[in-house]
Amino acid sequence: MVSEPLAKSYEPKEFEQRWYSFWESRDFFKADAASEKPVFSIVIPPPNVTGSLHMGHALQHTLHDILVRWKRMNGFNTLWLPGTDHASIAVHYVLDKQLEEQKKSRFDLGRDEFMRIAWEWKKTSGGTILNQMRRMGVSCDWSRERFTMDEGLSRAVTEVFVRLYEEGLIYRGEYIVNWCPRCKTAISDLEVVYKASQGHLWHIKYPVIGSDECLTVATTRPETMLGDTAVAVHPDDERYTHLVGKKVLLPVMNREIPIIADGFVDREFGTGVVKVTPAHDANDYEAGLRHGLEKITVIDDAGFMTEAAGDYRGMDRYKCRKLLAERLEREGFLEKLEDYEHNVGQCDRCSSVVEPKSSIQWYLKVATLAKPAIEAVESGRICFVPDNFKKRYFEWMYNIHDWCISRQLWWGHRIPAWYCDACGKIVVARETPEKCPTCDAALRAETDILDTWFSSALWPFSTLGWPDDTGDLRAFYPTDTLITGPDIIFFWVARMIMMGLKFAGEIPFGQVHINGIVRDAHGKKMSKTKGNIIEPLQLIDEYGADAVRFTLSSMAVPGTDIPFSPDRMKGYSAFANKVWNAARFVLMNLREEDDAAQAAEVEELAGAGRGTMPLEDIWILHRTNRTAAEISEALDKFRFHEASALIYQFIWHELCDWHIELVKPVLTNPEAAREERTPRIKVLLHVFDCALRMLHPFMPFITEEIWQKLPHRGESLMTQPFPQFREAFDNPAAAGKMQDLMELIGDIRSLRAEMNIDPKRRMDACLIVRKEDDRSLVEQNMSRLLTLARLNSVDFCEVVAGGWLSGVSKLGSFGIDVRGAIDIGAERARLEKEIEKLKTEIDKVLKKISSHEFVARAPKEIVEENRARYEEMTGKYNKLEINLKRLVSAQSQL
RNA sequence: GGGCGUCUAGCUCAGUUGGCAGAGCACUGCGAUCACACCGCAGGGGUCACAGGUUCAAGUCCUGUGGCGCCCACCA
Repeated sequence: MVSEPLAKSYEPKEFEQRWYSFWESRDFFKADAASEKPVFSIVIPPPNVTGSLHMGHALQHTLHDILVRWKRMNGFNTLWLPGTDHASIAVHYVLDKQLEEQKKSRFDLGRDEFMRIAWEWKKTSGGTILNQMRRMGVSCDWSRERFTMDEGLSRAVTEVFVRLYEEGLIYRGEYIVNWCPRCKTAISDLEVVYKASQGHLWHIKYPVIGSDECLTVATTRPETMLGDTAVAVHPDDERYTHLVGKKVLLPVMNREIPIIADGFVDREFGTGVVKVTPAHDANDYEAGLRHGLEKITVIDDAGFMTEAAGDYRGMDRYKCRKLLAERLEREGFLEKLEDYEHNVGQCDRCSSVVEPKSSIQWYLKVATLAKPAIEAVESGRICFVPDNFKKRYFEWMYNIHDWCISRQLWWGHRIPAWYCDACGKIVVARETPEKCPTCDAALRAETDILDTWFSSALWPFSTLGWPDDTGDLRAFYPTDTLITGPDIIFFWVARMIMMGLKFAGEIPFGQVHINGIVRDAHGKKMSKTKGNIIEPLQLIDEYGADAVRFTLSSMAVPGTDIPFSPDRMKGYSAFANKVWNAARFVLMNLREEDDAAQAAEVEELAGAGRGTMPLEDIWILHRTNRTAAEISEALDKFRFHEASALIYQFIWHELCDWHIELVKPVLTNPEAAREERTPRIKVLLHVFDCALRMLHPFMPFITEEIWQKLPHRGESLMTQPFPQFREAFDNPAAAGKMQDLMELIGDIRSLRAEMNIDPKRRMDACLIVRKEDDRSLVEQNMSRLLTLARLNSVDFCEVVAGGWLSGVSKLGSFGIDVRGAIDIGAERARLEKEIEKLKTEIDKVLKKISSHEFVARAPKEIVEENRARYEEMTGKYNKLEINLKRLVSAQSQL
């Protein structure tokens, strides 16, 4: 059969979308819970519904898809489950901004109206990122798409919450939380990012009552002094022991507050005296509990001063700081003001400065859950790639703190708790209770929702139907591999392990592959302010998804960041073009009689017909076979960059540069006899088919487009088996001979190029072979040698004729007849340079092998290897010397 | 303050048990008859951050120094 030829130029836009629809419509991405095949399952790290595709996603989706497609081709029942995360705080942030434009806040709308808008918004723009993923070619099972606020997943959230509460692992209490005054919610420790910032240290004098002494405290947040209810010193600090128990007069507020002694004070820092503000500092809060101090909240939920702040009520916290500091100075309470660099906590989402604030929140005692999660990694049931990320995991897990899980937001899972205002009972239940179980009074529902990461923690099993015992859960849990970024090891990975072990009874995944962060070409983090953001969709428009995928995968060294360079991008786009054109060559040279059956016959051919098969065919079959094994090995270890380099190197520099060039004379010759041509095209078709299969996980679109034009059986390349290593194709001896031949061709080409011989000029050559075997090797492959080295003839001889250019290759010395037109000076310089280079190499090896210690202590193979190398190099050296001598004598005869 | 990582060609980076220093891009020379100029052939380019040590042998292992990056904690 003869297919439609491929378009003259590679235009990925012409076919990428078409093949995606084809695969999707044929259900090729769909997993089968009832299948007998071995299972490979992955759940996607669900992107935020608010999101649009960025380079980080592009990287992760590429790596996921490579693994999934590869496993699918290896006969696995493969599930890649897609979906999105409701991302409560992120959605709030986006909607808040929209409301701000209308000069409104969510509180103006009310909860119900806000939720209506949020759902509406999710419906219209929540699918954006999923469609962008499709453009990348991801082979997700869309029939199993999930959203964290789906009915089923919400049920899982409630179930988990209720069980944890019943076990006493979830509790409600008043503590200091990180409060974001812009988002107007508590956030967890993880959501606070500390930034070094240049601030001040105010030293403020608090007069001791009944004494003319003053205690000086140092603070970075003077406005909180309005809420001070004590000052503290260390119990053993002799400077102050006489004052403990006395009182100071709090400046401005003119409130008498006690001087207490507490071990939490660091004597070395500042004056050794600390102001204590239990409502606005975690340490002070604890001290307050120990000493029975009052909590006075002076900053409200929005970051404004409260009634309790006296003259400063209603004022923004920073304005208050400024005015208060001025007043302290004016009134003589400010001892000094220092510049001071310290870390300021900011809200992860909106970068507002976080305010530590006392409030009642829901907490999860994570330490209990952490134990088995630590054990799972320690025992190796879960491994990290690269391995050292588990250190980071352990460090966090060993020092884990209770997790504040409640948020004062609306978009998310509402905490399933109800309060009885009559008797104080708290009811936590799966279904809405009608009335208070103890006093029959009406109940008031909790308004707080859960931290988004609470539902994300359940993702690997909630998406498969838990808490029901579903076929999907049985078939696909635990999942195999998690691929994600280093930034969410604590947020997500650690919590999934804890929840998976606790509720699904098993680890959620076996391996955690941590990928790097995609940066700009110079290793700088991409950011809007720097203006160095690269949009993956733009790249796809320009270069096609395949080239983008290949670029990312070729740079994906486990655990290291990726400096994304447009140059590399162009390079891999050129690779796609190369593949395209190689395919065009194959297709152009097909004949009617070439059909799908032929490719399949190659295996017999390789086994039985090896004797008659041309060397380059044996070689390329050997190399194809080895490459397949090496790619599999690399992918097995998540070495995507290595796998990419292998297929790239194979296709470009072995298949295209050598094999196709070697078979070209036969295939392009219309006169070629059928019996000569047919075996060659069989091998080429087979090898090309293998190459497409090996490349498919990396570049799914172009490989499918090409494969469909080649003679084939089956519906789609993506459902074909990945090439496996076959003993029958392995032939290192023959491959070695081919390498020698290639080296000879290379050496002749080098010599010609160096001596500026017109590439078009065909010349006569001679060869002094090392041994008889080599002679027959060259004889049998004479036509290839003549073509690729651009020669007329090669004679076997004893010496290179005078006036010929001479060189040395592994197979022996050779000469090229330049008809006396040799530039003796240039040739002499060349030889001398080569000899010089070789000599330093020889000296190095000689030194090694003549060392007694080396011979005595190094392994035999290494010693032998070096001796052999020495032999080879000295052989070559001697030949070059002879050539040089002859040249010199020829020169002197002139 | 504690911990982790990194330093290799002009640039960006590979280099997995120690055993001949690599890739891509960039650069130089040559090459326009049909697979591909998004190409081919050939070539130049290295004190593997620095200083010690272990070893027959170190880019690779150990110790220290320095630059850069990240994580955790956070004392006002």
